Amino acid sequence: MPKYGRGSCWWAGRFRGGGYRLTMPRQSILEVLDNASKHLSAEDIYLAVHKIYPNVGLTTVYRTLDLLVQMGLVSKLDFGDGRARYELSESSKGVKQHHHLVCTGCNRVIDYTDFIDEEIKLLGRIEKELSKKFNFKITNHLIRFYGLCNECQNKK
Amino acid sequence: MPKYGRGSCWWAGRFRGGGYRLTMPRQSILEVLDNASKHLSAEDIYLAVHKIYPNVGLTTVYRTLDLLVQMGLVSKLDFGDGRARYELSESSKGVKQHHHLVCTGCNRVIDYTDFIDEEIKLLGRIEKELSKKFNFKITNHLIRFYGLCNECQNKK
DNA sequence: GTATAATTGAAAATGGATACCATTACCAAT
DNA sequence: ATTGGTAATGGTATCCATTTTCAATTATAC
Ligand SMILES: [Mn+2]
Ligand SMILES: [Mn+2]
Ligand SMILES: [Zn+2]
Ligand SMILES: [Zn+2]
Repeated sequence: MPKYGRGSCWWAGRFRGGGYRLTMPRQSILEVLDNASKHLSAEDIYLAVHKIYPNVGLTTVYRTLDLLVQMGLVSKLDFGDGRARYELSESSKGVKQHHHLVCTGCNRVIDYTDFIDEEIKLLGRIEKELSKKFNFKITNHLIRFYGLCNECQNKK
Repeated sequence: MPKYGRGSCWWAGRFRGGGYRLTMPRQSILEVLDNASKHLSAEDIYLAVHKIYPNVGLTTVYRTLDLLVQMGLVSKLDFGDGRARYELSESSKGVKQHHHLVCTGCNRVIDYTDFIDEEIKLLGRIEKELSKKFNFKITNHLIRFYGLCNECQNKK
């Protein structure tokens, strides 16, 4: 009998389609990400998975995250606090596209969706122009704001 | 007599004004940055300084870079290749403001100045709105493109 | 000069991420 | 059911950029 039951989630097809196995560690890592409201680090995910499946290793978490990023299901983010963070990519969930506001005081991260359309539109124009000018095949872009959140302004 | 002559460069005043000493390691690190055409890592800078002053340590390079960033003379950049990179900040030199195009194949980085005005204009509007909405004091922003450079497209 | 605090550099420590490798799980074909 | 090939796993060791520590040196104020 198979040790890992294959769930019937929206991502199951992506796995079989890609020739990957939807194992229990992978399944549970995706579930953690699916339920997350914050931007989780690999260790965050490891700890969460570990509560339910104590025999899942940190290495597997890293490897699975790499795979998920490569599959396009997950976005890897670096907010500058020394550890990578992960979230389900926008195309994955019906999640609205968003960008980030990062507090340099406490590392809090706020998702925002305002102006996204305008941002995307400008980025698209720039992309086209730069691709031509530098013969550069642009695959990705990044807009982000840094500053101090409400609480960190009043601190000190 | 002072061991370190204090240069009469444009940055000398910034040091005395801030209550910092313009020592030889600091002076030479700034000179390396001033002459750099690329985005240098701490080790790059260490090696360059080391050729002329072999007794300057890597620790001091890191510490000085932190100081320079804090003083606003230098920008610290993270292009995702596992090491921080540094450049004189735009306000420091008469350097035109620019953003970056990063090749995920070879880590080459291209400065571009196209559309900067439009970018800044949009960013300004967004900043104002987000500051209000989230009561977030925005101090900094980031626009960047990732992709494959000319050579990396033709490779493989 | 002497006092005082800032600055330095070598070595050790840190910590996130990765490499390694023996073991296990899965699956298709006997 | 058994087998053999391949994918996946998990613990450990390792990597490597950056920080910390601390004693020694240096710059500035007195
Ligand atoms: Mn987000
Ligand atoms: Mn640049
Ligand atoms: Zn904050
Ligand atoms: Zn390239």
